[in-house]
Amino acid sequence: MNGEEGSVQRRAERNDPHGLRTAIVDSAFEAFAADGFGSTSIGDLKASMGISGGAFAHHFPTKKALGLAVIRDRVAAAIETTWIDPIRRAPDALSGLDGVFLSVIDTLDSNGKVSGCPLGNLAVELSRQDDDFRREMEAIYARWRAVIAERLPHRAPEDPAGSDGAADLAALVVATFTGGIAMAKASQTSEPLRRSWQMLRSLLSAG
Amino acid sequence: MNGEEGSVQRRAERNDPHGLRTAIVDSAFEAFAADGFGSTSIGDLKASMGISGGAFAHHFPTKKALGLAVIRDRVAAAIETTWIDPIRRAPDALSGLDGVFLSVIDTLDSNGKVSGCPLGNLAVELSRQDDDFRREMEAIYARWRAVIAERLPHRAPEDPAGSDGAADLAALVVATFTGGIAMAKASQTSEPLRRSWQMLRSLLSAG
DNA sequence: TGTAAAACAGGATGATTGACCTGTTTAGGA
DNA sequence: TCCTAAACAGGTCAATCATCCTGTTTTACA
Repeated sequence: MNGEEGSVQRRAERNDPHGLRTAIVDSAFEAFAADGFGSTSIGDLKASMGISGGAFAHHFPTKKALGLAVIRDRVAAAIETTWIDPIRRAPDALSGLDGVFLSVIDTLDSNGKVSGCPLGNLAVELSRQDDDFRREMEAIYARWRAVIAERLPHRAPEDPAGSDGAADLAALVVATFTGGIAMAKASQTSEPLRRSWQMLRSLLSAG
Repeated sequence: MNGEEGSVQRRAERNDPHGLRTAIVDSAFEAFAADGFGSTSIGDLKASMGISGGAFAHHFPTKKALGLAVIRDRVAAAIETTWIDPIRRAPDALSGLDGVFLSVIDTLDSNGKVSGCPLGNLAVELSRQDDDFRREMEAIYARWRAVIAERLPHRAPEDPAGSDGAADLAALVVATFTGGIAMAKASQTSEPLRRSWQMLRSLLSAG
């Protein structure tokens, strides 16, 4: 049916599988963080990147495979960059937390929009939809909390049975951040996050 | 083309528009809370209720109209029932908060699954997708926080400029709950919420 | 009782989407 | 150099979904 002239397939002179894979994951991470997993179509993703369906399918046979790669490679890295590293570098726990919260609040204010926490967004959207997704994100939360807890003063066994003060406080910090950003997303203002952290910091420095 | 026998349309003997509308909103609320707005198809909703497309379209011409009705009628009512009313009835703020948190934790444990906060789920999913949705949910959060704040001790103007201790604490409480449930959803355990509240309560009673 | 509107039945449709399939080009090892 | 597999091009396809359309039944009201 088709004629004589072969289809002209132009592409980059040199292949760069690792680079393309990274570019896809990066692009998908931004789209997922902005619009969510379900509301991001891989068709739009391919179009915006100018890549073919074949190239995409070669690196990620399914949308779920892409989602897992985004969570493992980029969401985990985002937590590492904005939370783990600053907390570990800080002179003490409280100033480390203060630095992270104020930095995030600053970013929200200068962005003009609040997209939410990349991990929190996907955790709320996908945890009950796919158990593989859920497990990956559960692990990120666990590490996040553990790193905070290890920098906190560990109380003696004066604590009530079955309770760990450092672990509890780490959970409270992450919950405050996650919930504060969720409310900030609903109001499109940093105000809820700012108020929440201001009160938590006040409670912590008073103790 | 079709023959002589008219199509047999069976339906309930008597119309009950208000009852059907309520039933649709109830059914949609549960589906949205369990699976999210985007992952709930109105086709499945109609099938599970056994109602026709005509009946559905008569009450809700678009999915967005249904979503707004669910938020206004049922999500707001859920916050009212599980938060506002108990807080107002409680002898004091702290015991009121303790009752609500422990009650929710109990429910999570006995349910065997964690679907998350109906308001938080939709806020994270839809706030950046539709501004009408966002405004409705922002209003619910505002009322939620205001009712908590009004039962809290209002500090004198010793507070730093531009800060309201009661409003800040109310924000922290709602953030702790919202974030704690988000983490609980990721782990499918009440543990993150339990730890978060245990620590917050401890900080509050110590102050 | 007559009549117009509300309430509902049941399907049709166009748009979107994720996955797939065949073919071509590049790369790496024998 | 040859030859196999990786990397990529470009289009197809079936399924899903929200919405719409035509027609029938019930209800409110004069």
